[in-house]
Amino acid sequence: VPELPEVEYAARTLRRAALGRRIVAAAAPSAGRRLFRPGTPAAVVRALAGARLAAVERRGKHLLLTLEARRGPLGLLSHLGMTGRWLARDAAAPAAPHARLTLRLQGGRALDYDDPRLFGRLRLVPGARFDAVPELAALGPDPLHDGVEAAWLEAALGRTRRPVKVALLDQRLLAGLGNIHAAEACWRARLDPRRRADRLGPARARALAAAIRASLRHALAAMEGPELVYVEAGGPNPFRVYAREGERCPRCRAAIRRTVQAQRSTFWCPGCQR
DNA sequence: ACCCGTGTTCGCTG
DNA sequence: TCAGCGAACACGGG
Repeated sequence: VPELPEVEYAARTLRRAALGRRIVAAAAPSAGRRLFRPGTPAAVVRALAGARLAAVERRGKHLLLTLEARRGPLGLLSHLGMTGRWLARDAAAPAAPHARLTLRLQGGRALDYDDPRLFGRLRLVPGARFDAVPELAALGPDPLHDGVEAAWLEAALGRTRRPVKVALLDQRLLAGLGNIHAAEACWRARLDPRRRADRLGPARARALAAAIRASLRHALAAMEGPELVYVEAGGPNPFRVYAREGERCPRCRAAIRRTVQAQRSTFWCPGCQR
């Protein structure tokens, strides 16, 4: 579920359902083996009960929740991994099938953190001191909050010899792109994803910076307005090249190809991406 | 059964 | 020293 747009969606879900509300009860439904992974303290459950959600922030693919607990401010850092989702429901409705954490809210609503594959993470941050969390400090700029400037991007990519699409997945470089939007951005920039990151040149860097913004903005646009529209895996494919191997490129009609880079599928058009 | 997967971390290698 | 690579994590869907 998780690239920048989906995490932004989760942030909005959390704000709409729970901002300013108190958590009446917290539980980790442990049906069968659906438990927290090692390293994730069940203490999360205890710490959250009674706290009030004061702020929800997104940095790259991380969600930063600030709570007012009895003992003062408390942070909850949430990363959705591959299949994590925050879902809001009526407290009386059944919990999500793979709910790892359920928060019952003041006012009759509830939140589920649902994650079948358990690649996601939940961590308490004492005092909500997010500045002291190393993995957050290591993140590159967030394309949505901080923008992506062409000259900066060219310089940043110039520090690695990896293929440009692989470099775009590096969260230390830029925080928020994942396998879909890295590929989509390359397509929008007419850029061969296999091109070495340090061999872009200013024109391609400029095109790529604009393409990153466009790709994310396009995905985010679906979430504007009163209805949050969620891009479901299994639903219609809203992307230009992602998961479209063999289909025709919407720009030049050549057949889209799939190649593997860094153990991930890359979809691209050999006709118009150079 | 087999393959694939919107992510990250860890350990090895050259 | 360190960039880069591949395995591993765990489960569901086609």
